[in-house]
Amino acid sequence: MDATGYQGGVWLRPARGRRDAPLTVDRIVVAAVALLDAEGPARLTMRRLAERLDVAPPTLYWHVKTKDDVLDLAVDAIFAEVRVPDGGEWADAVRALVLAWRATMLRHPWSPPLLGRPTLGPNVLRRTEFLQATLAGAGFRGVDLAAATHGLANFAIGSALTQSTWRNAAVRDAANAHVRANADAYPTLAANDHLDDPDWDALFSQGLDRFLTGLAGSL
Amino acid sequence: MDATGYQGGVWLRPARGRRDAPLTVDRIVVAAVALLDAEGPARLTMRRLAERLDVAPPTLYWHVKTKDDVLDLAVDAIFAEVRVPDGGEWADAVRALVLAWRATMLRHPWSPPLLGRPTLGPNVLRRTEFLQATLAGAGFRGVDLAAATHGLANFAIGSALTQSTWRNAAVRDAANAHVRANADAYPTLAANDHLDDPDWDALFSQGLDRFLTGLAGSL
DNA sequence: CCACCCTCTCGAACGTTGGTCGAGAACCCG
DNA sequence: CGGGTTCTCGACCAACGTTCGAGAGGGTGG
Repeated sequence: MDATGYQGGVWLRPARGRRDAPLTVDRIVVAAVALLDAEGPARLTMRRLAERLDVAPPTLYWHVKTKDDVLDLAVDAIFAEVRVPDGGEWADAVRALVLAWRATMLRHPWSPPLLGRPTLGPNVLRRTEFLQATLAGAGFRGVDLAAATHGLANFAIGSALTQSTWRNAAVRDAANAHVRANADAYPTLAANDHLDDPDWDALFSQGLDRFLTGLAGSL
Repeated sequence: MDATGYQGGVWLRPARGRRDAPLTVDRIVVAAVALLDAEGPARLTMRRLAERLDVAPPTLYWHVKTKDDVLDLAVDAIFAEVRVPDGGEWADAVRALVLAWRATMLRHPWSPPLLGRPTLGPNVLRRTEFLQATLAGAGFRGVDLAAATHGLANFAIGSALTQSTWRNAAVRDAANAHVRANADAYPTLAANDHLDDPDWDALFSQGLDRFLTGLAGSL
């Protein structure tokens, strides 16, 4: 007998064991990305993920070692969206890659903070390889090559990280109200509407151009 | 009677109520920063924090609303370390501020990922105000001003975020081994020792100079 | 056709976490 | 000395990541 209520007996209990569509790591990662996109990182729990896959929570642990593994896989998965340019002038190729890279992060705003963990997935590495190879083809060597590669990546990551925060209108409004209320302490920020819904894409594009110009000049 | 063991009775039980050194938000934040520095963000729990302050866990919640509040306060607290330059050429002042900003983040490697949440503390705002005011004084206006301010901040944040990951020797060695093992897929990365303990400070400094040069040229 | 093994799934449970509630101790003021 | 405010804590809660061992299902060799 069951003290917690009638469960339906053998007749209504769902079948155990194998399913028609077997669970795979890929299906887990796809579901995780969907969940992160829809509800944000705080709501991604192994239980909710299992629920979404119509599976009991412990089942996930046969395919995946820890929750962190799921996060790492999810981060790499989204970078498959970044189109790798082919051919063209080196500056144009770099520009296109960095813009696409940033756009993908903004499409999945939970991703930038996760770049604080090592990212060694095939999608990330392939695009990093392309970036460095393109710069090397343009003539960069040694420290200059490393500085250019890291600089471009860091610029995009930093931009995506801050923008994904301030893009939220409620957050932005509260911030602007606070700055304006303390206009005596922050006169320049208040006068220039520092955060007042700027055209983030244009700002990034402009900054990227400056960076690329600086790089080209140092060749 | 107590089934879990003798607790000491009234005689040995520690005194309740007020303490000599009363708990304050400041003391909580200082302890949180110390804990984060010493053991990393994963080990920062309200219980450990309370233990470090010699206080019962629920007590913290009278001074602070949530754990996220503690994190936000901790982030702002460390930026008090960033010295605000006074006087001098605008480019030198900006350079000094951005370098100090990045150095502080690297001294507290748990901080860059937390910048994914709104940062509106007085220390952060004051330094952002200084940066923007200095650039405005140099002649930047409108979109150019916004692009310069955000670009510099984003560059520093991105650099700190990625570097705080790859600075760990074990992580870096594993990453390099993996890249070299797949040298056919990542020939350029493998050939250039992409992550092989470069001089991160020099790389950042060089990138910052390029950026500042580009900015100066656009005035 | 059966016995076996490997692959995959899950019920039950553990220890820990962030957070709430209400009782009460200590202090301040009248 | 009495009453209200400020501060502290014991007991407790739901939810989390994760483990363990029991099994169900299909494939293979005898």
